[in-house]
Amino acid sequence: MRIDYHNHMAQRSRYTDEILRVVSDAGRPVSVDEIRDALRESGVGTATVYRVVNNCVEGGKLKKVELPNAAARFEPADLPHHHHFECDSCRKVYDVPGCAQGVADLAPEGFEVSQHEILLKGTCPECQEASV
Amino acid sequence: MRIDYHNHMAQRSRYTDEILRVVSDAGRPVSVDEIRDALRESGVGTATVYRVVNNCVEGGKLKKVELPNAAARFEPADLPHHHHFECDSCRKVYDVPGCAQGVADLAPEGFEVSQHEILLKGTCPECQEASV
DNA sequence: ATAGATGCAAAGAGTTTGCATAGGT
DNA sequence: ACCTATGCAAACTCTTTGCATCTAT
Repeated sequence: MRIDYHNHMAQRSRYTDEILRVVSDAGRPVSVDEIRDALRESGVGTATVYRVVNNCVEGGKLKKVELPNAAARFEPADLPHHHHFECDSCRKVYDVPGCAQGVADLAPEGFEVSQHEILLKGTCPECQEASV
Repeated sequence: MRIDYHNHMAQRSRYTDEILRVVSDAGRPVSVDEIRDALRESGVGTATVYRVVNNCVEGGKLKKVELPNAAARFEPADLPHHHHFECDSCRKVYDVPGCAQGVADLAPEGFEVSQHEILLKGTCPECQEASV
């Protein structure tokens, strides 16, 4: 009786715990590069970080935040529904709590909406400070 | 003065008019591949289509629609503010008229919002039909 | 002859994957 | 010994760019 037949690497990487901790501690969605940077002393390879985070997404521990023209970010899967802000200056992505009203209702008749994304862009507080 | 050897094309490509016509006629944002397909008889190269559409974006004739994990689409620049729907099945992108209320106000204190994007995902009418 | 537009191929960024090997049990 | 996670490099997609050539003055 094999329950996790296709879920090969599930929970088995030696890096999983530390990667989950990095993502959780970041307080904002982080990229594979940021994760790898945080773990640089371990010597972990990029491909492994990709494999681990993808595995965690499949396993319901992480959520992938996909953005136009930018590396995907990863965040804990258990956060309540929210959206994101991408800083045009430092490219960091921040959480935006809440949601706008009637978003899904925007779709014209006949379109079946299964999910929606709202992405705000502009300048984060730090980069506003830096430019003064 | 910055020297800008290549990719001038401040002038006009022999393909510009036809490309603008294809984008306009499509009625939805179209990708470079779709444009090239529509012009396949002309033998135009991919790089040239990219150069022409980028030029049109700079010239204010087209607007680039950037999506996560998908080729950019291009639409006429003079459309009123609207958003987009991406079909999970056929990957085509459709216009969604209007906007949700209070979108920019979602940002936490201190974040300066310059623009926002709303992307709906789901199944377009055609693909719903096809799956019945 | 000159300016610049075009096609092709290479490069680049982000991500996945094939393969040989390292490592844990 | 076995099984699989790992690192490296190759592959893949989308896009840009270097360069030689072609086109229209």
